Amino acid sequence: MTDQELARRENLKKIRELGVEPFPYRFAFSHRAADVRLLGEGKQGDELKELGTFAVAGRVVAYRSSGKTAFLNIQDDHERLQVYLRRDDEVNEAGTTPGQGEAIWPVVKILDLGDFIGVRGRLMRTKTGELTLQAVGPEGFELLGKSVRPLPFPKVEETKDDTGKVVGRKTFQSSLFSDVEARYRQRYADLAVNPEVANVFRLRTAIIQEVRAYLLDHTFLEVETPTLQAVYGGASARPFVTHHNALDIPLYLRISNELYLKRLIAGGFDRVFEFVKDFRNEGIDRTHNPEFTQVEFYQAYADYNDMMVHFQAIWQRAAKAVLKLKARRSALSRGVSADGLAKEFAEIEAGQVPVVYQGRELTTFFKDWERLPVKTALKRKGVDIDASSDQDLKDLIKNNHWELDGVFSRGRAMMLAFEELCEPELWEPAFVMDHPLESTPLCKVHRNDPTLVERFEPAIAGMEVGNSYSELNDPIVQRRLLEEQVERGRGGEDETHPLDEDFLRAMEYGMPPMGGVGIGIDRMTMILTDQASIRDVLLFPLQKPE
RNA sequence: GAUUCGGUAGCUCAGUCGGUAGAGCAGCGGCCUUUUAAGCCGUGGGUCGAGGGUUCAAAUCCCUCCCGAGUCACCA
Repeated sequence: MTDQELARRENLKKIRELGVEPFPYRFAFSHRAADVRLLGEGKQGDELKELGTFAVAGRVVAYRSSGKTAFLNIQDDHERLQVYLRRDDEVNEAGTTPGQGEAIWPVVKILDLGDFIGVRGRLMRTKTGELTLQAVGPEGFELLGKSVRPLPFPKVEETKDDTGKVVGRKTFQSSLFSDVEARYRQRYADLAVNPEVANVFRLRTAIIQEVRAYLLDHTFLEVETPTLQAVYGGASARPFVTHHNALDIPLYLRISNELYLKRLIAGGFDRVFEFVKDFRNEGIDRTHNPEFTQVEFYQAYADYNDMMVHFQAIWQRAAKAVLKLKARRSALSRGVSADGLAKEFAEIEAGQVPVVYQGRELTTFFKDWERLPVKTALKRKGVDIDASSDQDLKDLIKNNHWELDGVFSRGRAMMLAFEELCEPELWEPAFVMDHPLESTPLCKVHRNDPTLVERFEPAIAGMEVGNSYSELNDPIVQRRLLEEQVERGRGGEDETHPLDEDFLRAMEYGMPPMGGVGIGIDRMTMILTDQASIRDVLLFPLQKPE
């Protein structure tokens, strides 16, 4: 144990010896720090007094003691408030304010950063004008939870000269805790000391709520389907395998919920959606985590064109919500008045405030997104798929030293060329659409081109952020395509991709035409909250065990 | 999987050519009844990611491994 942990345990012992319980059961707070600040805004002396008494609870994040008084900053739900404690009564023109007294004062003196406390009292302003909660009387201070391990509080900001030599350091309390590994492993500590990190996760929740609100507004029914599946499907990915003891069968964590939502459409619901955790047993990088969140929705009697409308509307709605929350949050520090904020909201609503990702603006975000057929994109790069022979395509690959894995097909060549020539340049929102037939077995053939399917994958800031089809509902064709996929699976070294007979049975009973969409919530959050890594939008990203 | 960078005090970091392991903040002991990077005086704290090697001597050089981040590859 470190000296600091020992010191804190010693403090814990002293507190008990003083007859004070360091881990009491509850504290009835009256306001959060944010509400206190709002109520106290612009008010002085007597006006503050008239607001009456406040009870606020939070964690001690700064402690400045000068003998028989102490100024603390406490933080609750990531807002901060200064509180003022004193041992003795304060007597001045305004009257007498009881202090906390000699009985409790020794506890105040040995508070540690990270302790949770409750403070009851009234508001005042210090001579520098900071709104402060002054504890009143012995009941004005309560220890609510002792911290016996120091939080990673301070950050040092260095000043360097021209040669890069450190010539000065500034230390701030409660600023960035920057060891990224520790931040991911100990997210609780990260959140406790980095309010900006906490805010990303508030925004993530806001995004999810906007998506849900949109779907509910459009009469989609929220449903739940199995995470544990005996037959996995709906995507091409390696699954996590587990085992059910009582039934003695293998079960798989879902890689997708697509086939279940389609069963529900067959069952007569005509619009369904589900937020799901999907699990894919693959690599981890800046845009991939083994478990990730998607929302999938299916709409009967619709096609992929209808789904593009939804997709764009959902993203734009969520983005506006995020921009408003960001504007509101920073309004005070930017000196923006209530009227000013209302004006900003109107601008956001009108799509005049840009979405910026990693320092680069998404200029067409609030316009209609480009619909970009793969063949069209390639034509712009001088590759005319329809006018090219198989040999032309093989030469194109060979001359560019690209690598096509698997056997040659026109579709594979087309996607390879797209990935090499077009994908790196994608930044503005675009519906990449009309992929080759062999790209997926779950999609309808394109109504105007038998070599393509009616699929789109939206790309924003160079990331794939979703997937959508005019869903295949012909059970005869579906069986053939799935069987072909099973055959291909057997060729590989990995586990076979089993045929979902039950899904085919549902389709054989009859399925309406439908459009389906999956939206990756994690990447959506990355873009809308301007985070570079998926780990920064997951509260607990997967890490190797310590 | 390949490759680059990183891992030194609770935190953020420095550590030259291989020669007794450092700073600021945090901590501890004092002083201080309006502080806010509080201040002043004093002071403790290290398995230098792990293991092995070279050397009189290793945080530093060499090898292996672990953990993390980035890039590339893989993942329709």
